[in-house]
Amino acid sequence: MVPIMADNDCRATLIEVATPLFAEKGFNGVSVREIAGLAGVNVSMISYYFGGKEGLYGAVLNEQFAVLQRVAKIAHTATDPLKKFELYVRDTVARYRRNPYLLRFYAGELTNPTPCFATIVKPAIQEVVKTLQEFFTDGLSHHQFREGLEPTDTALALAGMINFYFLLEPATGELVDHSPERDEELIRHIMDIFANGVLK
Amino acid sequence: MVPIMADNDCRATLIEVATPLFAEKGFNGVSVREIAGLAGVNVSMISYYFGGKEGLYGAVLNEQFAVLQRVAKIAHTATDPLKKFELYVRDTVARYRRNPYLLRFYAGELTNPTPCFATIVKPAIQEVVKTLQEFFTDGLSHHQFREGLEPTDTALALAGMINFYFLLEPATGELVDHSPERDEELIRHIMDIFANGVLK
DNA sequence: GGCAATTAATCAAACGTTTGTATGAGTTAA
DNA sequence: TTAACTCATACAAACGTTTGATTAATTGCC
Repeated sequence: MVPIMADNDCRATLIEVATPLFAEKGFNGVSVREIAGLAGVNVSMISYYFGGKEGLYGAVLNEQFAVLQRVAKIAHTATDPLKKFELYVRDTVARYRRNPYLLRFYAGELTNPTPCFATIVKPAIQEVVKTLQEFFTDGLSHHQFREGLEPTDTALALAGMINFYFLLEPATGELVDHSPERDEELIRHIMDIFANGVLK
Repeated sequence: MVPIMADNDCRATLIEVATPLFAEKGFNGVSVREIAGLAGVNVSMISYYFGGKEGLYGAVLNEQFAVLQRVAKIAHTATDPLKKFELYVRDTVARYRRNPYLLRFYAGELTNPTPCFATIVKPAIQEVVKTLQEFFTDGLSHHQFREGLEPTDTALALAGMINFYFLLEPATGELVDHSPERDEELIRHIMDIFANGVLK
């Protein structure tokens, strides 16, 4: 009854193989035969373990977006509001480095939503935006940030700077050095603009 | 030989109908029968006028990305570097308002590229980034911006703020007012952060 | 402890649909 | 009469899912 370790091999392999395929070609761009073939198992295993192609996609997305829950915990690891924003940027970079497919699902669901968007993606995004928004109101009450800025707009502005940078990588690969060695400089740069702006 | 005006009706209708379908479901999420059915013409018309489904998609994308060529012309309509950046943000907002599907193709091709990415999308994006980059080096030589900021990184940061705002609309619709009435405030807000930062 | 009964896991094969494209006939206007 | 246009229809291939058989492991009972 209790499955031994090897029993989960098929299920785990399917998720592992399906992740890069779904990320790079989208839900409709991959066939169940392509996934099963690359995983070295029979097509029927997808229906057996996940109830169908959509079920497998949902399992992949659940795994991918689970890491976003860590953003809310930043509030407990830092006190300085600006430092919290920097931790968010730093975590985001590290997240995309550790998981190269997350941003594809992120942007893919925003542009061509599947049923998973409402259940998985949208709640995860709203959580992050709300958290960043709280960072700013926190900084406002500490008189660290100047008045007149909308907390949500400001949160989206910072999130946009770092996320768009990675989203544009396929198009700007020759214009900008996207290697991890430059990450520290990128973080410092974005935080510098966010904190001080470009004017003298 | 020369087609009369009515002859283009079929071809034009196909592009018109296919645009929102491709934008919302992606290339693989739409069938030629769905397009032809909604256009009220026969399926074979797609192969007849565009050589196939991919040809129709390419025609749609060409039309969508043609508007991006206007960004380079900003340099001639303003002298102040910061004003050029503001014009870019303003034009971008107006572009997305006038054409609600552009951003979907934009992000869709970045995440799940088709053969059109290399020929249409990537060159268009690189043009915009290079133009913004020149705006910044221009401002640097005029001693308007402070030293130590990378032109390309700075260009991507501003582009990220405005583009990501619209990209996230499906997820943040309840958190932020995305109505056109607030556009002016949004532009002012983003330019304010970009120019001065959030610190006191 | 050993043997039948049961359950879970996996497979090859086939299912009915839908896919994109091609064909050939019919229509219209030059 | 010719050329451009549009149609209904057919086509082979690919799609996601289901089926029934086969194997291996687990359980219940003596």
